[in-house]
Amino acid sequence: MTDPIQRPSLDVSSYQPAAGGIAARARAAAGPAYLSGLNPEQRDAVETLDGPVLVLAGAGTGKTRVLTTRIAHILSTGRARPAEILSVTFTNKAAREMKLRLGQMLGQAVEGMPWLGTFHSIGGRILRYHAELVQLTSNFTVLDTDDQIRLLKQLLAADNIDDKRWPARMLAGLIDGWKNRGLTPSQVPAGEAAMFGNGRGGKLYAQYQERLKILNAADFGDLLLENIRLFREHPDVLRQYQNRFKFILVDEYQDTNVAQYLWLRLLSQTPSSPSPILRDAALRAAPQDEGADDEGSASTDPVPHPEERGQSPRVSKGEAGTPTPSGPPKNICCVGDDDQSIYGWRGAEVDNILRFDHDFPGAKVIRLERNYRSTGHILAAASHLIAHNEGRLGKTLRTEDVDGEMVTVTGAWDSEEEARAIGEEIEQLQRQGHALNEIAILVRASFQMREFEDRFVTLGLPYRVIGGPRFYERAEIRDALAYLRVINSPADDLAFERIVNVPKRGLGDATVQMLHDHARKRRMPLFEAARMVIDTDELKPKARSSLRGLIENFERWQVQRDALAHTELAEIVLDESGYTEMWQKDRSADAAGRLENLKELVRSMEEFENLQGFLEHISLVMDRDGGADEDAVSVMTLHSAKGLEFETVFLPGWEEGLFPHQRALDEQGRAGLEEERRLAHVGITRARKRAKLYFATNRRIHGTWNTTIPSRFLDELPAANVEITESKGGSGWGGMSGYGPSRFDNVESFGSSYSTPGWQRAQAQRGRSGGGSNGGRSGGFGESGASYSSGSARRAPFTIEGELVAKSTGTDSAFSLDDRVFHQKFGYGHVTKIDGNKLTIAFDKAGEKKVVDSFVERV
DNA sequence: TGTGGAATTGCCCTT
DNA sequence: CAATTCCACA
Repeated sequence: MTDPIQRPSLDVSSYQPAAGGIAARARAAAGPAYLSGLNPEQRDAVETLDGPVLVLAGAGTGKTRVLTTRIAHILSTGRARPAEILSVTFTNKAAREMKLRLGQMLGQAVEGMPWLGTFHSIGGRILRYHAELVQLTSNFTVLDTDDQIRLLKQLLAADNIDDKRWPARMLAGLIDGWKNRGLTPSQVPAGEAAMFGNGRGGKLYAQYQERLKILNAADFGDLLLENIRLFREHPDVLRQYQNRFKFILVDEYQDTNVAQYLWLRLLSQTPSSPSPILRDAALRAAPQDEGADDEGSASTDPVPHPEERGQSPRVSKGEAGTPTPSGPPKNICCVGDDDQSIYGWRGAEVDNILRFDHDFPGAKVIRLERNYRSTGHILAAASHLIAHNEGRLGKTLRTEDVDGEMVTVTGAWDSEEEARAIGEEIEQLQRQGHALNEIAILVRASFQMREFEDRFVTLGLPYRVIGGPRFYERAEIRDALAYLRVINSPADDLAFERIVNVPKRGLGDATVQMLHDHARKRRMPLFEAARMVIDTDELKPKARSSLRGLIENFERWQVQRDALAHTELAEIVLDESGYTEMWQKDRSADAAGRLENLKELVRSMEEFENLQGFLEHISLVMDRDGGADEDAVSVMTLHSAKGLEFETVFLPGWEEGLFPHQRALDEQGRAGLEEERRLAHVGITRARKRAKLYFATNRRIHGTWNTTIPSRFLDELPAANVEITESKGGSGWGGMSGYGPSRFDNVESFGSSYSTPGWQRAQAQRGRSGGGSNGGRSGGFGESGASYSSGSARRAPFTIEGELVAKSTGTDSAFSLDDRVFHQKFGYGHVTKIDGNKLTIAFDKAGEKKVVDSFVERV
């Protein structure tokens, strides 16, 4: 395949408005200020307000800019008021970004964009307005995965299903999948429903939904699915929203799943269409339907299954299923890039974007192919890589930027050296004056992040982990929230159960079991049951008085709730419940951090009006935006990097089995591989100036060391744009520690091709040292006789002492030997060695580590 | 009922 | 190698 990259550096037609053609210039001159600086395609996407529009926006082509400018355009032309525009994104981050940019564009006038948000937050909001119609009340709780699992465990236990053989996690996964596909319990195909628990899967799903209603709770999937049900069962409500939203904008359309698609479809019908039933029929039209509305609908299967949608060559133009029987087509604008579809495993249907013009007849398709982000080499590498995928809509990204630095590929001995090498490169960039904010490390799997954290702590290099363990998922936060949830909604059994015995109150399993029985018998919440039980003698005196104390606490708090500010209430609750005390007494390493988190929680409550408002949002706002101000390296997964860009991007872990991930390959086959490849494409295109790829020869998986092969994606990069470099961090390997020469010693002899002896030899060495796992990829390497000396599977006992000495400041440390110290991450320990500002500390739990002194405090 | 140690299992990506 | 769960015992 030919190089898909063209770099029309001579084609100056429109990159800069000033150099544009006469017509373009005239328009630019005529239009309002916010339109200037757009290229013709972008401008087209902004100005085409009527009818459906699909914008295929490759990486770095100004997608967000188009979306926000389009909103600005709608508003300033008076076509709609802010509250009449529905604008959905996937992440809160994206929503926030749009609000920010819109604010900059329009002045301060963004206050009134109530319907700009994520699918889930908007779905949740609509659901709260009409909660009674779906058997909830407006203060319903949004359950997270943990609550979900616990609930399912209870159901499994009640049904005597062995949760060894049928784990609750698995059922949660199945239910999630069904909800992603828009399937209510009765719509799940019989075959699938039978897959779990000897045919009881479907029944369990139904039971689960019932329990949710009793608990006045919804899970994440419900925020959309129940919304769809609401719209289906109450056409008048639907019509209300159809009327309200004059314009719909969707970001990252390639990532929409079936439920989201259905939701959008419902909202994008014009309200004047005939009957709700017909509309529904149109909606569900599968290719064979030929317009016949089987509205009597044996209702087994009202929703087209994604499988069907995927396989059949569905687009026989003008066939049935076209929406909008009457009235003008809705003004819906979807923006996406099929090459950045990386959420297939979560139920996203690339198909949605591939068949947009079928769903929305007469759709105008606009391609944005001018990349304003990356240099020539980076774009060429990314494009060449993604060209290995089949079934793309096919875009050709172009840049007018210079070639810049080549993409680099670096091998490291193991993941630790990989981290060390990257750390070194970062420090070098830092010395050259590059901002750390412009540097990111993008990993495939989150467990890779630890290695970098450890290394950066040692170096004293500021970093921030983005999207790591979520703030609200931490045990202490969930505990604190559970207390507040019980106060807010005493029927929240899950929350109550979570904290009855936290901190320990002598209310163990036996007591809880008893409460459960009681509650079930009288069909009342646990809290109610507890209140009753303390007046009987069914409990031992000790447990009884303990439980009474708890209940009385809650009753008091419930009263105080109305009298006090919610932040104050939270402090009182954490204090009086003994929860804070519990952690204060705890001497383990992370106790201090947990207390800090609790403070942070209370602090974050200030932004909300009241307790109810806070609880509503906390479950949806997943990302904490921790101090983005200070200059720090960003560490995150490839998935959460989508939509971001950095000057320099490090991409470690390009090894078979990790990237592409083995499980993606096993479970999804070729589709999985292609999704992984898109992920690789996303990774490379995050970089503006430097993309640096790494692979390690040895990696620890599951605690055991494995020898790995470089990723096939490395082979798929265009040789002309890639440079193979030597690992710089390695005081360890290379000449120094008995491994013989580095594979990359002789870089020049490589020429620029991977088929050179050097490269093959490198591969061979790796393939040979046959650890366990590599499931043999095609061939070529491996057997040919590499002739390296032995012992390559063993790690050298090298140290990094020299490096540290060389860097240490030589100034006296504020610490002395044997000082007792505390470290945020590693906990307590004592100083065993001092070297300038670098300390060696023997931690009680974490073992011996080298740490910069500013990271610890004396205790 | 609470505790500590043994056993076990999972490390993909997330709204 | 983790964090989590299980299990025997106080």
